[in-house]
Amino acid sequence: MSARKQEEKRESNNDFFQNVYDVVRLIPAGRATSYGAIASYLGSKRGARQVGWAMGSSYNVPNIPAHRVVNKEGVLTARQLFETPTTMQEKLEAEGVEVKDDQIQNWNKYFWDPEKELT
DNA sequence: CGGCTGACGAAAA
DNA sequence: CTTTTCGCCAGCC
Repeated sequence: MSARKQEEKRESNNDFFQNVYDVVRLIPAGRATSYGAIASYLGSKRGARQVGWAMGSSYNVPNIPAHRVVNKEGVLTARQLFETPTTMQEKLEAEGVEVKDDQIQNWNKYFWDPEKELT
């Protein structure tokens, strides 16, 4: 493997994580986005898994409103990873997001797309 | 070093 | 409609 390619990969990796955290921090209260939207915004359309994985590592990164990131259906798939299985929902509801049965109601209305909102 | 896994998602069958 | 497959890629065994 060439040094150049390796460097590209290193940059990409570093950047990806930093960008994920950065974008997540930009999500306004009362709104939420999806892993896929973030991945797409970062250029890895099929890298939604890595976004989720990156978020999973965000427990040691401050100021990460992880509760505002759900899957593309508005389902709180990550609630198990919070302090309690209801923490995620409670935080969202506290911000004015309607959540029922682990799913955000009016998802289309609360959905925050970085590609559109950040221009 | 090789294989498996996973806060996902879109396309194919 | 449901199920399967593949892409993504860092970390763990």
